[in-house]
Amino acid sequence: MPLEIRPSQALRLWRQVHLDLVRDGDSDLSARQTAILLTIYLELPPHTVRGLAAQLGVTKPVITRALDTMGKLGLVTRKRDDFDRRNVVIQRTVAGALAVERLADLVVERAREMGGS
Amino acid sequence: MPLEIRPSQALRLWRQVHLDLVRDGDSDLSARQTAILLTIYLELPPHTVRGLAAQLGVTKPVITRALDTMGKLGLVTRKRDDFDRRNVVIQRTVAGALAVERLADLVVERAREMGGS
DNA sequence: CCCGATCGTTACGGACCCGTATCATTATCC
DNA sequence: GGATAATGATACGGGTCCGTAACGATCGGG
Repeated sequence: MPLEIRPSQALRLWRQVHLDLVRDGDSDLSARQTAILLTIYLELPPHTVRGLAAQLGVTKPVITRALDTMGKLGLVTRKRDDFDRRNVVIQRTVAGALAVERLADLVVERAREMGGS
Repeated sequence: MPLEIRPSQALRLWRQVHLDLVRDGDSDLSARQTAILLTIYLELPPHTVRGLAAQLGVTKPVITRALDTMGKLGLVTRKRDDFDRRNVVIQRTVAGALAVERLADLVVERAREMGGS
């Protein structure tokens, strides 16, 4: 049972959620940061810099910088892997889980308001 | 008939579309720019810098800079209002309409792939 | 006319991000 | 043990964006 949505609905939903995000201002995440954050919170751990870079098709410094920024915001944490100390394991945080949950509720709520057309 | 979508579906859709946008790379628009672009293409003209700034809850220079960037990408055009030459009317372009249409198709397609959960 | 109000733009200092290249640390394999 | 590979972080030069403040252009009322 696929999720049926019309192009005009998709656009209005996309616009409304982005408007909310901009107006709230708290989540100043770029498209890349959003993709990284949701990957961390939706895909099965463990997550590494290299793995995320491969999934997104970007270079490793992009991931490192994004983790710096999101770490400052308290959305993720880094921890060295004790079994292979070259690796860094990205971990979820309570604040990050809350932010993701709020985004989900925002999309669901705005979708509910999308009328017929 | 509202659009029914579950939180987990919303998150997976949000992640997948952002992944596509990042991987394609062509549309390097921030959340603000996306909101501006969709407002121009979904809401009734005419659009002015002041009006967009009010709708998004941001300052005017933000709109001016976003229009500069999107203008360079060919997504919008500016034209002085002949009746009140202080105003600038933001106009749509073929390239912009195509980009918006492609975003809509992307969301629709990814939504269709969102299975049950 | 001229003065105030309104419009969009620009200037400035600071912050962030990018891609490439390089680095320090750690593991692996002979 | 020493050479090699792999991982994540950092340096650098260039670009974009931000918020505040100021600016030139234009309208409108007295």
